[in-house]
Amino acid sequence: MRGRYLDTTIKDVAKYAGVGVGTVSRVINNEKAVGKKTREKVLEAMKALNYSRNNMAFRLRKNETRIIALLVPVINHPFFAKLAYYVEDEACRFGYSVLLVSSQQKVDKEAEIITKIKHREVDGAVFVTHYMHEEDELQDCPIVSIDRSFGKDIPYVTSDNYDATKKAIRYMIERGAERVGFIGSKPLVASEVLERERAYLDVMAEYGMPPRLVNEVIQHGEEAVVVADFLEKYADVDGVFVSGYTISQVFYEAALELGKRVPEDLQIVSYDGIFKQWGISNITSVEQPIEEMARQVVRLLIKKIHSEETCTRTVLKTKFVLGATTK
Amino acid sequence: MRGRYLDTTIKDVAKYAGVGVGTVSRVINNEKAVGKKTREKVLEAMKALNYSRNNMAFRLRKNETRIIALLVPVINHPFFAKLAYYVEDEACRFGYSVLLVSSQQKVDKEAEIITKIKHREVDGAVFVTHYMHEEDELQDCPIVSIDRSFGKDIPYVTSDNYDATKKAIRYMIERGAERVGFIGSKPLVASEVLERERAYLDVMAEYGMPPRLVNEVIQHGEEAVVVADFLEKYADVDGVFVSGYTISQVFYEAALELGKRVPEDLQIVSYDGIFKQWGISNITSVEQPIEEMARQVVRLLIKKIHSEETCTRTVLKTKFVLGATTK
DNA sequence: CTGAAAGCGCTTACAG
DNA sequence: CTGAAAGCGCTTACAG
Repeated sequence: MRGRYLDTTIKDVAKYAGVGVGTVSRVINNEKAVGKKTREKVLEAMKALNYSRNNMAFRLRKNETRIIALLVPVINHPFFAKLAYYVEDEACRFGYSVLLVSSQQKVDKEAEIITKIKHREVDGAVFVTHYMHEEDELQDCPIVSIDRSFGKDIPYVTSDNYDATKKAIRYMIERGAERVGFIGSKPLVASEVLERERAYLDVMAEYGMPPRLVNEVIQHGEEAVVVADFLEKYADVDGVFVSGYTISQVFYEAALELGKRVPEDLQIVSYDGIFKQWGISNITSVEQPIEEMARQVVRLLIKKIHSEETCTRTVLKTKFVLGATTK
Repeated sequence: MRGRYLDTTIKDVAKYAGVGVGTVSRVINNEKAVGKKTREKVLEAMKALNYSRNNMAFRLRKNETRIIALLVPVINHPFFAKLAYYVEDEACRFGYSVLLVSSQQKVDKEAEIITKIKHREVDGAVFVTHYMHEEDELQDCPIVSIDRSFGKDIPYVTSDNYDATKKAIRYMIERGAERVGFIGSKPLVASEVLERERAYLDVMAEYGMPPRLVNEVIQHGEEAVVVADFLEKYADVDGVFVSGYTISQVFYEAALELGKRVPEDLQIVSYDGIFKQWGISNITSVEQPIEEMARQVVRLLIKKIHSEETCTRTVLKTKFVLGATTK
């Protein structure tokens, strides 16, 4: 490969080896039905001419890109970065590459992915965002998702949001919390994440406790304001469940700055607050099995791409991990 | 797009509109030389048949994938995640997509990227890894890099490692540090990162201080051991410069666990230790202009892809950011 | 086992 | 302004 326009093609190899292009193709693809002698000649020619197959042509012929798109709200966040890591790893095992797209702020990036599928730039996509409303466009596109139930035949994997949240809140109550709050970053669309709020309200009802709830659609960067509002409105909370990747850390720091002693005055449990390796504080958390979610979602997608049957909803078990923010 | 084999093609559109395929192509590509009447007919047909261009064919014809690969050691790390974010953003502006590859542990992933270039799966690549030795294969491939000087005509962007390190170390000395150490994760290949060690040694010589230096090739996951060794070997240090994305946090925590008071007993400065938004502790740091590095490297790559001239070395200025680990 | 030919879906001179 | 044809680099029946 010298200039990108001087690559040697299958034709060059055929001529050099004195065979037909079909034969060269067969050698490249390791088909058995090629004479030993011929094969050697071709291999020699390939080496001599430093041939590499042009996969654009290959893919056009095969009608597959062997690329999947991964759409995350932001890649610059521990949860999504970790997810991306395992998605790439799993995709690789199946011979797929991963096109990374951070939808950050820009809603139209979601539509862009659909376009990429229709234009045959990728074979399918993993959606980990919470923006898009109109689901019509997704029709028949190989798409899978995390936490989001589209209601169509779009499979998704999620974690046991309801049960895990219930358990976490009960845990705080058992350790003395009496005024338990919930603060969350609410997804824009139907999502299993909403189960957390439901679980919270159910536990409150069960214990006859009045809810202290803020669950809003939070713009990126607005976390601090929402947290401050919450802590002002419900200044008396002594236990809080924090839902949402981006706010648990913000919440924790805000509480400390207000002079709250954690966990003595205030217990905190978050959904996905622990990213030890990134140095994030040691918050008691419901930990999602990110690796497993990633691998499952990729496998689902590949099945979809090949038009195989898939189950639409996969629920994975979380782990309750004790940190320093509960008694 | 119903089944992936039933897409409507340019031919279908041409037939439907009663024109030639060339004309359809011209409409798609918005060429002016098409009659108003004809254009309308074609557009109508496209809409009626729900046509989307097959970009595999388009790209084969144009001989460009409009994809660049980004090779990072791990995506699951603040520095690389942030870099990836801006790389994607910048690439997008130029109409390119980003294929994400985490080379994590596996050295051969680097070679894989070269293969992808030769096989025309991507137009070029950004290398942010420190593994590969043999540079022969890179010949004539559109590749750019961060921090790495290949010695060939492979452009790279880096930061002012030498000056920034000198400044940081002097800063600690001016504030009373007398036994200054250096711990680093040494790159496997020629890299500007090595300038940090050189700067450290120069300052030590300048002040007549004996060096306390550990600069090793650290396997992922081995950070803790190396740090422990360092702190045992040089138990008397009262100022340490930490070089390497992954060890600053580990070092800081280890020091605290040993009962060191920071910064009273021990001052710490790291190269890239601050990732506030990820909750990483507030270490005094030399902060690299990650966004700018990302954007520059992408622009360099695109120039290379188009065989334009580029300067081989771009040095960007760091910022010295005070945290809580210096006096 | 092997070659010649058609075709994947597009673009682009070439005539008209 | 427009159509017919060649070609991008491959694969794959189809004959032999």
